[in-house]
Amino acid sequence: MTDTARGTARRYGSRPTMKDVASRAGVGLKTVSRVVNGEPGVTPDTERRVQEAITALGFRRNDSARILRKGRTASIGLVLEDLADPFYGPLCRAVEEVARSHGALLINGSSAEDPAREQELVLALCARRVDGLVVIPAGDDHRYLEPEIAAGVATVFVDRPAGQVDADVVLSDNFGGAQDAVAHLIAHGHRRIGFVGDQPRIHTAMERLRGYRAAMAAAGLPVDESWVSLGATDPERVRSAATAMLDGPEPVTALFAGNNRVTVTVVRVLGERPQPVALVGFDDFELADLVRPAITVVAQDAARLGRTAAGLLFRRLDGIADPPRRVELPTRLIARGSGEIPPYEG
Amino acid sequence: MTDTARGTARRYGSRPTMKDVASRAGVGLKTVSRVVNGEPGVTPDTERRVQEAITALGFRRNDSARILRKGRTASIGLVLEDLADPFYGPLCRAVEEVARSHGALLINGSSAEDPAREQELVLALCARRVDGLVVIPAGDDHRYLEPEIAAGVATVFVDRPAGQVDADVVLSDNFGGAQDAVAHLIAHGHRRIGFVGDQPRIHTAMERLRGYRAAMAAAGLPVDESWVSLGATDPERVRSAATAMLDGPEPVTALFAGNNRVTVTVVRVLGERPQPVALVGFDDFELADLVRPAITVVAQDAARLGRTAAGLLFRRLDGIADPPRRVELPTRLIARGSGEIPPYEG
DNA sequence: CTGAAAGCGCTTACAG
DNA sequence: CTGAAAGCGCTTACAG
Repeated sequence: MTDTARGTARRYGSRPTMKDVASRAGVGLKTVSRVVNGEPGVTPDTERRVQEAITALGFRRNDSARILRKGRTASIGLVLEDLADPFYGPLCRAVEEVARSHGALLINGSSAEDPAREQELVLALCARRVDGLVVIPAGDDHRYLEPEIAAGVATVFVDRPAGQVDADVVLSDNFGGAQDAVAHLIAHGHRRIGFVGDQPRIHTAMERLRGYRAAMAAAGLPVDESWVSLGATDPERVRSAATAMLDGPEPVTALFAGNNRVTVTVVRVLGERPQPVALVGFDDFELADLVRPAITVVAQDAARLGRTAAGLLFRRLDGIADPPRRVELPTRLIARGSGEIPPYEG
Repeated sequence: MTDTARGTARRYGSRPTMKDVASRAGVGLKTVSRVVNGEPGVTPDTERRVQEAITALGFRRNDSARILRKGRTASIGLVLEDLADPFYGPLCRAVEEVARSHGALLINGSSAEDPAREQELVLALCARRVDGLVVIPAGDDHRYLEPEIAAGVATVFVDRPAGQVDADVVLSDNFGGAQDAVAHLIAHGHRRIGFVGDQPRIHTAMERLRGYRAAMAAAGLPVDESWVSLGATDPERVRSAATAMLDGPEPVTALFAGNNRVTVTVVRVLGERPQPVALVGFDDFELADLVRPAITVVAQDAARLGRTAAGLLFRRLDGIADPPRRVELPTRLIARGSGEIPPYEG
């Protein structure tokens, strides 16, 4: 004989509170709080009565209220470029796992590579009082975060450095990875190598370009500026950039693709051409080994980037306040075939 | 001459409140609230003084407190299987975009295909009082959600139906898609077709199996039970299952792969075999057109699944209370080569 | 145009 | 073992 409905019916959408549970169980508010939070000092009989009231009313503690009182929200924010980009999936999941192991929830959002949207998202997360932030920056000026960081919002930047603000940052060795990629092509006999990269305002794009130039210079090779193209990574742009390099007056015999999206389009372009062209891509991706030729890549460990960043974040949340760190993770060249194609001299 | 530090210094980690702003600006609390929320009825001069105090103190409204008072949290929860799975990236992003267009944030987490973890996550989100939930269920009994749904938490299930609970659900036409895939193989002359699917407790796996059997039956073809294998989708299991079908006493000449992860492993297995074997995979994936042979697939529209589910959710949040809906989205067979290989009769 | 009081649903600090 | 009071930082409902 339950009597859930007797006098305690509540309007749809409103939920029972500890006060409701207390009055139903005939105890004080604090006793309910003790039972809900498993604190000691409640007789078995009282506890049972409270539990019954909780079940009958369908009570669930309102963590928003709890958070307001306790200070820490046990949630962290993650702002990345695009949740749908396969590069960020493992990174996001890694951050989630670390958060979970610390009992925290993850709130995330995509900046869509738009600095204004990044700022809007970050500040919305700060207003929700997340304990900390992991940010893959779209913009290059993060001074808007200064009051938040000063107020104690732990912040770690990943994949790209922060702009104008001093904070922990976790990066891949973009320069070294690019150098390795281009040196690999040079070692296989190439002298005219093209670079198709992301937009110049993106830090990783510039670092990879720097690595490309360094490797060429180290081998004493000149770089014709028509071999370098930075810009949006949509298929149309990449296709025309690659085609121009392959068909230009000084045609390249090899291409270095600046990220996973560029690589995929370049693979399509090369598949349509009669002569073989060597290719190394930055970023590994599923099935790179199944395409023919299989794609040689410089792999970053996205999950490790996320894990490392989240680790630094919780270190800060544990109160460790040493100077901001800069962690650089190594990349790894994986030779699969496309990067070992010799120069084709028509 | 700012005087930020004069008497208003706060300990690290604590943030100024409206009360602090009010006393610094020499106005009442409610006036600060009016300025912060852009409400009318404040003289330009007062507003200016309040704005100055806000800037000097680095004030940012605490949305947790606001939420507690207002009721709605302007956040929705998304529980999926694995953020790192490329199938869920676009779905997640689509849900995010719809949430964003409604001014809501997204809190998400991975169930890792573990019903206990799914429940833990869902209830944690309910305790945070998300306005609504989009759930890709791992478990098959969601009665634990009944009190939450009764209390007004809008809930939409995606990709797989809810268990034991009446709620909106958005699915792909798994049965029809599987039927199309197998019928396609039959049309290309196959009579012995294998099916490698996901674990039998997963709804989509069973629906796709049902489609496989229906297509075989419709063509009057018998199904040898050694041609059907359901189980974990890790490479080892899939590899041995596929190999057994290909090397068995009644060897199959074509395979139907039950999802993207199975397909990828099957492609690897087939690449190592001397004789050609036809393949159709459920789920499209990047580069499916670049592998040789290119992979014929039954594609689902993951982004549309997410968009549709989030749309239904916000419809509920807008107060529309008609009976739960079941939406089934069509799949699309994309012939690329692997599914058009004729039977190889050794 | 402006602000003091009450309250959202909890926890903290105390007192019995 | 138990509970009444105060307070977290806002908004609501009212009064001037």
